[in-house]
Amino acid sequence: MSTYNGRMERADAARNRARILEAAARLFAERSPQDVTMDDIARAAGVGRGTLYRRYPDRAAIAVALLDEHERELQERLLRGEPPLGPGAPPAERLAAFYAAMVRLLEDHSHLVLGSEVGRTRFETGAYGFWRAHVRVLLDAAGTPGPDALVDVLLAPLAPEVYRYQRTVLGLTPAQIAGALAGLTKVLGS
Amino acid sequence: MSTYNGRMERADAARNRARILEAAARLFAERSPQDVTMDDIARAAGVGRGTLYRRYPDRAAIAVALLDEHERELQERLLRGEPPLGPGAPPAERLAAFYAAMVRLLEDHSHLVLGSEVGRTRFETGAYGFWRAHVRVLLDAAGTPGPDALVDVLLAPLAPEVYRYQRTVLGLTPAQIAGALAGLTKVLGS
DNA sequence: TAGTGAAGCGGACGTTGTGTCCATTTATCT
DNA sequence: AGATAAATGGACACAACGTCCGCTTCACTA
Repeated sequence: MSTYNGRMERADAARNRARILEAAARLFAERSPQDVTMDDIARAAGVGRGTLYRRYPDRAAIAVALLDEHERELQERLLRGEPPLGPGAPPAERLAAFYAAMVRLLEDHSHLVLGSEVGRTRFETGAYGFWRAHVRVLLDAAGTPGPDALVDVLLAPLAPEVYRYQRTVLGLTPAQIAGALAGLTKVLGS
Repeated sequence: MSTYNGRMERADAARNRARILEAAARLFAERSPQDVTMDDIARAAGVGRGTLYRRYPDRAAIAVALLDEHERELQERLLRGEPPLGPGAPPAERLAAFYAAMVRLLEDHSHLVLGSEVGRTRFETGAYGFWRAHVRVLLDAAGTPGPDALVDVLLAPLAPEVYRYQRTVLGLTPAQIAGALAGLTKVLGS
């Protein structure tokens, strides 16, 4: 940290990045993400417009950065964690565990996810690709026919808009939603 | 048509409505709906901005108007048509038929649906409420536990973004997608 | 510790799309 | 034809976007 060798981030840059992330997290938490403008974030962070755009081209990029560590942690557990989330359990049980973990993640960070994944951009994030690969592996392991089309069908209910609607408008509990998702594991039976 | 008694639409109004709908349909078909501005539609229809906004407050309203007759027709068939789409068949078969019909509708009009249902606004349209009620009835008939949460889970894969992604990016066929959806009917077994 | 090159900063600016407002036009009724 | 109210359309004010560039701050160096 004491020496600067050309690949490290400059001190003022690091400070501003922290400010931006902190301010964005606060704003995303307190109101609907699509009502938070880039201007708002820049002002709340105490940086200029240009500084903000230098790092994050849009709201989605900021939300992705905020989500990053949570997603990484879940991805890590999926790959190398204990069963049933990690390898070792039967595909149907692993899928159910995955659903439960995703409900947890949506519950804790749905405002962030909503900020990052608006409609079709959802499919373009790296995270979606990861969830997709994971479910695809489970389908293959279960020998389910026609896995290509089924993958996205099984992931669709995890769209943040859907979760948000179920929680907020319908007043369902996370447990109820997780229960319904667990029911989807029946389709794995070949 | 020859007499005007205060509840009929004025002739110029009717003419402009037709122009707007026609122009909007053309524009939605030829490029991505979110790239079509209200200005574009007004200009293409040969009407002024104010005229357009008088009737349709936003793009979604126009797309809904365009979709209306197609949706109505399907709704009619669900309520009073022949089985398995209409009443009479077992719930699982009716659900599969519903999925097949929705795939057809998405295939024919996905650009319109994309124009009308952007993210969370999807749940606010009258059509979504109808699909929801229909699936809910099927779940009740099948005696599936926890139907409240399951309804939206089963409808989620029909989100236009998902269908578009499967068709365009993944290159799947409508038949493949319909097949995967048909697999979801397994969850109906109580 | 003063000098130097470059990375980083920030706010002014031009652009685009939105939604409203109201003077003018136009259709229908009498 | 004249009266009246609905309908029109473009000008306007506004909000957010994304870029550009002169100035500042940092980290290295001698």
